[in-house]
Amino acid sequence: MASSGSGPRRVTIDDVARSAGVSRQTVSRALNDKDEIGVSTKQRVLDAALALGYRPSRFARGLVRQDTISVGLVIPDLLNPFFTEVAAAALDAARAREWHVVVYDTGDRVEEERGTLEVIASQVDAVVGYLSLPEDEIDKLTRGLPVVLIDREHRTERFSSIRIEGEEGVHAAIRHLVEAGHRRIGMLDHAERSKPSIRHHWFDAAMSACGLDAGAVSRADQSVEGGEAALRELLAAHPDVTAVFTFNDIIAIGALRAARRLGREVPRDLAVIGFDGLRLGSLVEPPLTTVALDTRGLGALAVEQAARLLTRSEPLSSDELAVGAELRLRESA
Amino acid sequence: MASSGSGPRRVTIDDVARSAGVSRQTVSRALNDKDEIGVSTKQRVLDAALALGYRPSRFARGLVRQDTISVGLVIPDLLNPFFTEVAAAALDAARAREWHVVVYDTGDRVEEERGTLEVIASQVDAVVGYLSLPEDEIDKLTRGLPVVLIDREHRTERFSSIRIEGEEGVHAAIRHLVEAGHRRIGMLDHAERSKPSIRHHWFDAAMSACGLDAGAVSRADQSVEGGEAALRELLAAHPDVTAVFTFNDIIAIGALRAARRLGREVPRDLAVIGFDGLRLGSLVEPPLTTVALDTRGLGALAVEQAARLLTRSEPLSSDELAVGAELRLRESA
DNA sequence: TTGAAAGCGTTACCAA
DNA sequence: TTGGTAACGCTTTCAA
Repeated sequence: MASSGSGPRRVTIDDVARSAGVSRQTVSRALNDKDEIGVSTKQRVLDAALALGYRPSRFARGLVRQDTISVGLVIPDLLNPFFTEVAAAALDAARAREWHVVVYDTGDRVEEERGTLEVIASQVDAVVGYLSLPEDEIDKLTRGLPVVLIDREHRTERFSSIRIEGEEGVHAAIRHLVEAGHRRIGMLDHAERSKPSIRHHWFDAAMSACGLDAGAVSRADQSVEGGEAALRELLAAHPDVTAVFTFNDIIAIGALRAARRLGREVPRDLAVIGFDGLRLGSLVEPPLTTVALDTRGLGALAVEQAARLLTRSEPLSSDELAVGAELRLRESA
Repeated sequence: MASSGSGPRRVTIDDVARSAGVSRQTVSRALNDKDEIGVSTKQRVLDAALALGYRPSRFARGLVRQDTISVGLVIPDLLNPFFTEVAAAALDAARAREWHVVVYDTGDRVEEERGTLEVIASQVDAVVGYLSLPEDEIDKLTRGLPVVLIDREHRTERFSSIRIEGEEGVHAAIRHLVEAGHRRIGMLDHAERSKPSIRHHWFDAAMSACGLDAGAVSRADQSVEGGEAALRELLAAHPDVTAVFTFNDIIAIGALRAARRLGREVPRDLAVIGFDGLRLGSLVEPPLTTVALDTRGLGALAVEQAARLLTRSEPLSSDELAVGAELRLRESA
């Protein structure tokens, strides 16, 4: 049983102290730029540290300083511009509090989400984001951590969630279409979950509020290509449709592209209204009319609620945990 | 001088132990799902923990377990799609190693970058990303941490950097324009740094390699609006320009928009070639021809090099620390 | 199945 | 200006 041990042992402050011929505290002082230390001593310590390749343990440091907070931000796909915006907002809100944000991209895979949650508990003080696992499983994996869900209901006491209140905005969108003379309005819903989305319900409600029959619906993957395919499908089945409302802006952008390729000019031959209010929407041609969400609010609220949960101060009420949406008129409708 | 102390003291494992009438280790066992514990004891401990709102200290845990690595990813602006792509790639590469990534968005402000670097040293094991501070300052702030710079030269021994090799790609782009008959080719460079960018040099070199005089140049802010303004300026000063190469895709997209508003049809009246190869480029109209960078490689290489620096294994050589770029023909040129 | 003791690597607080 | 000692909160031996 020789002395080889398991891998190169970590270089600790004691190694540096020994090598520089001083005590630990002196090393600590040198490294943390404290005053109470001689210049030459300091230099000697710094040299020794460098020579040994010493790096302080952030855990030991954090343990004694107890002054940093990190939140884990879990998102399905950072490349999806919607999540990018939410993430950016969350980073902003966290920075304002001097919090650190550990970002996890699950790539929309449940196993990854599970893996992330498994490992997250020992790395952060709170979890915020888009989770798709069942609540009891989340509960088990995050035992003890505050959890703030975005755009998802929750029943478990421990969790909080940020609601999206889009009904108003969707109404406004449909009303706008109707006022422009549209009667046959379709929807491109998302395809991933089994049941129709809440946004679909809002659409239905808005349609009947405007005295229209339920509109035709196609289901689209959450991608530009998905939107493209879905619009083609919808128009094939219902050629008389003159306007579409989509589950989100990404799908709407796909629809825009499909329309162009089908020779339908937007908005003249087909009006398109998206949902989300992505910046991206203003770059495409024609710029996308959309039901714009307060994405910044989404990220900020989530972080704010995490903060309250963490400090045991009065958490935000259910009423406050919501962001609104309003119709943003551009050129596609 | 009462006993109020400073804020509510942290609930520790000892509090739980006391409350449940067991020892610390038993609490530890219950919380970590170990076997050596009675069912009823375990439940009692769990209940106590819940009641007290106990959350294990990740620092104490990390100190003992020493098994997690985090890198800090510093980027100027997550909402800039280019950085989003790099970030996503870095997250991917990190996940493959089971590393955690703490993301910092400096909002392109040096003070924020400084603030971030100040605080980062005690939070992560390595730093990766886009930094704009002078090397000596970075050196001071990150003392001891491995640092991998992206798209920036370095002189300091301690640092590594990932180089972008775009010369080939830019040559191909200009050659392509020349073959299409263009002779008056302009460039939209970025405006932020004082001296012309390397991409500008590549452009000049490519121009002269094709036997052309130096092209007209305008400087653009790193935004769609910036690109728009810059193209207007360029065309105002040099109306005979028939093609532009831009510092990046964002600026190119602005140019596309400006061209449309000026009534110049792309590519018929004006050819546009960007740089970066953003996904976004394929969504605009017309889809953007661009010198596409291997963004995934950028993020992945940075993380890979950080890993080598961290484990003291053979770091990647300068030759390996580069990503290439190739002309991606779409419709704008 | 449970508990006592010994670390993990650092900084804070005194005393020298 | 320096060093000794005591935390910080947890997990891992090893004994009971």
